Amino acid sequence: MNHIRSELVAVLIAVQDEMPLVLTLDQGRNLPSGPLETAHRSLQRGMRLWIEQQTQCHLGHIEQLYTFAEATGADIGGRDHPRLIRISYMGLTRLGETQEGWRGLYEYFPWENRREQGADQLDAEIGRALLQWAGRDAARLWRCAETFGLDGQPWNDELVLHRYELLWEAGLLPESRHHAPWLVPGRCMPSDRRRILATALARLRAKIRYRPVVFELMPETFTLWQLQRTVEAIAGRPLHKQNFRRLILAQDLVEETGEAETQLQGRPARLYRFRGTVIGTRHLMGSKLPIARSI
Amino acid sequence: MNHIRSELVAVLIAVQDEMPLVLTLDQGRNLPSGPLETAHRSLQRGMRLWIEQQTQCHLGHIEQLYTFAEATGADIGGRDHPRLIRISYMGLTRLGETQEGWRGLYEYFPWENRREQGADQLDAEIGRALLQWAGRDAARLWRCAETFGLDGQPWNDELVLHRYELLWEAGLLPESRHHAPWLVPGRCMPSDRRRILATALARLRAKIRYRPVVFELMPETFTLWQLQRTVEAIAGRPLHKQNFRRLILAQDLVEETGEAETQLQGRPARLYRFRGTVIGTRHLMGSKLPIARSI
DNA sequence: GCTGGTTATGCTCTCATTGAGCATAATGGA
DNA sequence: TCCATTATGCTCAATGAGAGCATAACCAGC
Repeated sequence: MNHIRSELVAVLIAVQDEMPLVLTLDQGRNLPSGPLETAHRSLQRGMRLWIEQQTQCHLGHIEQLYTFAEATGADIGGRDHPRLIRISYMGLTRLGETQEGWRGLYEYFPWENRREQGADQLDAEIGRALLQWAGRDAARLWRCAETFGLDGQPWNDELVLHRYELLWEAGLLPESRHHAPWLVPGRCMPSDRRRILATALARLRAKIRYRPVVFELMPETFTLWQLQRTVEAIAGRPLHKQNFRRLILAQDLVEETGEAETQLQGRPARLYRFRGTVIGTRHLMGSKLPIARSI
Repeated sequence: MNHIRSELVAVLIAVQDEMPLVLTLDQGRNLPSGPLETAHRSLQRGMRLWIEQQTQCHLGHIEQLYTFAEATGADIGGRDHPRLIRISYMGLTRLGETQEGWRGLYEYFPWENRREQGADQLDAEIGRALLQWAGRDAARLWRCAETFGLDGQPWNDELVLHRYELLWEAGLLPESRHHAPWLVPGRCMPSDRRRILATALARLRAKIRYRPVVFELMPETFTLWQLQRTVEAIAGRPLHKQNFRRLILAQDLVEETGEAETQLQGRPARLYRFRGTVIGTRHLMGSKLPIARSI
């Protein structure tokens, strides 16, 4: 027989003040997790109920990420059994009243946030360290260039996990097996939890392009500019404003509420609402969100 | 404590004679599976070794699909524990010498193979049955149209799982909870294994578009036409020949071997080989494969 | 050797999408 | 009233994808 403990791990993501946030425990060192007890018909459903019970958040989109096994187990009957299976999920939500435990996602991946100026400098430092690690190995050099957009290559925001793994291999992370002389800044998590985080961000960035899941992160009504800022927060880079509007409006994803939001300066912006919740279906399969190639 | 049995399930896929094949057991009614015993550092690695040991296939690309829980367990301590966790993987391979157990994938999903003429008729029958199920429910009608390309909507080959689930819900499959008067033809599998198959095909069709995994299904050298036929086999529909060539050649995915293959008729075709195996990296991240919108 | 059938390969044309920027509209404050 | 600021509308060029014509290179038969 083969007895194994199993655990659900949740990566809950919200966006506030143009920054993606993740729900953490233990001073940002851990992710919400629990034993796989209340599994209902499906894991998905069990996960949703469990999370909504634990945190008071209502979960919009929910998605299984990956299943990891930890082989820390001692030999049992001559075979190395994994002792713990971790099934990770990503969930999107709006920030409730309890702001406790939410941390900026980019605290864990500073290099993934390319919206501000400071990004360039960190980028250069990482590039230097990577090239040193790669040495003359052509495959390594090529990989560095592709994942980090070094050699004139374009930056691909979806390669979050690739970048994390590359940094890990290069010994540039505190959790790396062997350390390089210089380490990339960024908040850590024990075990492979930062890897799970990276998986979640990669998946979210990929998903946001071809399924309208951003709206799960938005309030009921919003301006197109707010929508764009939310997408930018997740994509980690700026988008072209006029083209963003064009793409959104061309797809009938949203409809005007008829009202407008007047901010401190400038012309008031029209308010919109997501049509997917109005129509029966939240998926709207044909529709893609922007971030074509951005800047 | 929480003791659970766990199982690995493998969906092994190969392509032969322009048809995708899947490795099955038990007269095509089952998929290779086994307890999660020999897990090494990672599940992935354990899976690969286990599969390669069981079947004599060398696995190219391998990918985790999904983790299911079966909640058939009786109450233990007042809580409904899932008893079995199934972690499913998809692997790509070339057909070895042992052809035993390989079945045509489209025997399980006849409606997904849209390369021949007969597809139209089956399509019409399914369409009729679906519309009957949908009745006047707008959300249902919309969903049917989107997933099966009914109302002038384009056919989206990646929606394999959506279509399977829709057919299931509509009571058109033998494994459905309630049966409609007419059932869609197609080979069955007990439990949720046909669903796992559908997941694999959906994933493969999606992946083949933006990562050069087709080459894992190809022999060492091949003509562009053979390559196209393999892609078509997986995508389930025909592609435009000249455009396929253009796309492949434009991306430096392949290089000429210098030789040509002369078939029975016509001008001999040049032989190519995949560059990814020559260069260190098998991923070639920037590169997309065809099937843009096809015919 | 020449001819027609057949398949491979090269090239063009058009249309849709995307990246980028200019121009105008509508607000508040000086 | 004028100006700074933001929202919105529109144009233009570059690129990529769908479709089809034209040519090349082989075979079999005469």
